[in-house]
Amino acid sequence: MISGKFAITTHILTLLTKYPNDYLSSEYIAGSINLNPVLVRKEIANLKAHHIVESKEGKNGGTKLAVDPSNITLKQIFEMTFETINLGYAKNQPNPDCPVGKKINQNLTALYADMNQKVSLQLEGISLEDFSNQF
Amino acid sequence: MISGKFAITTHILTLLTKYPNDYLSSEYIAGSINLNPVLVRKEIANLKAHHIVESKEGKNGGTKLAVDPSNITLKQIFEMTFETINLGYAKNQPNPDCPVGKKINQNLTALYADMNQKVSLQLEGISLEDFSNQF
DNA sequence: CAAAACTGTAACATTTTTTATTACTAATTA
DNA sequence: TAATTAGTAATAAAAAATGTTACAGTTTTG
Repeated sequence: MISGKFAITTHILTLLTKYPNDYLSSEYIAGSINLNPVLVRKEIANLKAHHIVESKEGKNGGTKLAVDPSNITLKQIFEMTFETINLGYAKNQPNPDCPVGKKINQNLTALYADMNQKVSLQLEGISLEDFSNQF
Repeated sequence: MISGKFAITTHILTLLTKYPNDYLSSEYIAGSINLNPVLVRKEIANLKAHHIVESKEGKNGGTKLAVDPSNITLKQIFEMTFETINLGYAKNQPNPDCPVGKKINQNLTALYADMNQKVSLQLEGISLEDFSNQF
């Protein structure tokens, strides 16, 4: 199962892009995503740590973009919310006395690194503005 | 969390490629992966359904390749063990009355489809033989 | 100043997915 | 006939993701 962090964060940022003049509350955003507001605030905390958004506490508070949406790419969102693209690993350490077991993870990692490079290139070409314009 | 199916299946197939003349038992394979033999047999059941391997029951039984490893690509393994590459979706259905909620999943799906195409192209270029030669 | 409406976070509960185990039937070999 | 193996179902355990509650702190507004 893949966590919804990237999707949720992208959803949040799309909303903020669509309403660039407002501080949107976590309650409001949660209503669009259909998600618990606490989880929205957690993703926003992550975005704040990366200086992508800024929040205002107190009544009429909320969150808004801190950067121009044409200057953020999906690659950046990807990197903030995802480890790396991969097709998984077996859970346990493979047998180091087997020639295959000894190198399987290393070889998978190399494969996945290539995958990431290709995907990163794709995501780098799409700004938050581009993505938001699809709505 | 991503399941280990692709990694496990690739591990199994690499072993079978390395020992093309033997029927390898699930017990032996499990020892290389460090995994319960029942789970190995489950992945083998999947491979059998795709006519990639054949098994022999009974004493001295086991599994061996049914096809030439130069004729299988990692893309095929990927398709047998993975849905699609994606960066996830929020768990609940988003709010259809919000312009963003209404289209977010559709737009993410389109993005992920592009990703899959790129990854598929990469995996298509690597045969099981190629992969096994790295060991 | 007090009430209301927010964010920020921690602690804990629930749900879902993945992995592991046990147990048993059937097949094959020696 | 005994030993070894695949096949498979049922169940358990572990891990991860999501959800909930609670409450402290901040800001606005009457």
